[in-house]
Amino acid sequence: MPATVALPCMCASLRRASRALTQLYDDALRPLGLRATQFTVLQALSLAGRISQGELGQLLVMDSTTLTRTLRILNAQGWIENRPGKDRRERWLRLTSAGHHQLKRATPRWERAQARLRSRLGDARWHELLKVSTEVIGGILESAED
Amino acid sequence: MPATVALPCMCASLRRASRALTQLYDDALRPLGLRATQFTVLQALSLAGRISQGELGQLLVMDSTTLTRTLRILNAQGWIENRPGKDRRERWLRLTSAGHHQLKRATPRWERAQARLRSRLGDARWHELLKVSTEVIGGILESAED
DNA sequence: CGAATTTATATGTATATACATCTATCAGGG
DNA sequence: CCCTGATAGATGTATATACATATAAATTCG
Repeated sequence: MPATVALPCMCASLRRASRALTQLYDDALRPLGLRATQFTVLQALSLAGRISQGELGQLLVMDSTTLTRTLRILNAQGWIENRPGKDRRERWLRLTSAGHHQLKRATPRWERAQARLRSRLGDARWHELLKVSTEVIGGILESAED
Repeated sequence: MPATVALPCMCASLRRASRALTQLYDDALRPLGLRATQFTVLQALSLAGRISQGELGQLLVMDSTTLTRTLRILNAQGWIENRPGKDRRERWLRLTSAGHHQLKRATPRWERAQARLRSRLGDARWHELLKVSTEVIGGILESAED
């Protein structure tokens, strides 16, 4: 196994890490026909409850129009409900019971992937990475304000 | 600006961070018609010199067949040379002088993005994130061996 | 040496992702 | 109430990404 070489570019380094992570989680979820991204949306909806598409996009720092495509897939599987709100431009989302069920089925595999990675990294780096990967976003959104 | 909420899933958290980072770097490079990923390949080739497609894939933890598409774009711009090696299954890559020039043109913008982010994060977290985002990959490649 | 296997990349396909543009709807000012 | 401008998503398009499969070339083994 070749030692991973450091990259000078933070963007390149994070993108590379997220490709590697996605491999790990996709492998874990593949038997359920679920991609990491799709799992993330199900999990986010489970945590957030009813939420509009735009708010979900903000939560995930994902263009709301990107969500349109992923939500269509989840909707086709019957895992989410997607209906206009009082403001009829908005789409309000929530998990269906089939969606809850699918999330529940996937959770043990997700937990095993998390646990495996965490034990390889050690608790200190695990928490460090979780924290910094959240904090870095603040640094970017601030920049974008100017 | 909404405070960024923590996500329980490491994969989701890193993917989200890398979307945010990619925004920042794409914005910086947009005036040159260069995407962050494309810049990364140019920079990697500049650092690595002559390298095969497969080795570049390992370096970037990217499926070598994914590189086929990105390399085609860079090749169409005349930024890279791409020719079979002695082993004629392999493709050997290197920057052309136009590629070096494009990288040079892009570098100040990339440096400004790096500097802006680094000053927002602070040196400690900056180095932490660079280090951990490299180390995490080892943790994953080890897992994959089993 | 020649058949079987392995390897490097190309191609087809599906999803992930963002941006430009379009449409429908809403909010505000006359 | 209507016009104007702003906003939420939908759609078109281009790139990013991986996997399955195909192809060609190298390697191995009898």
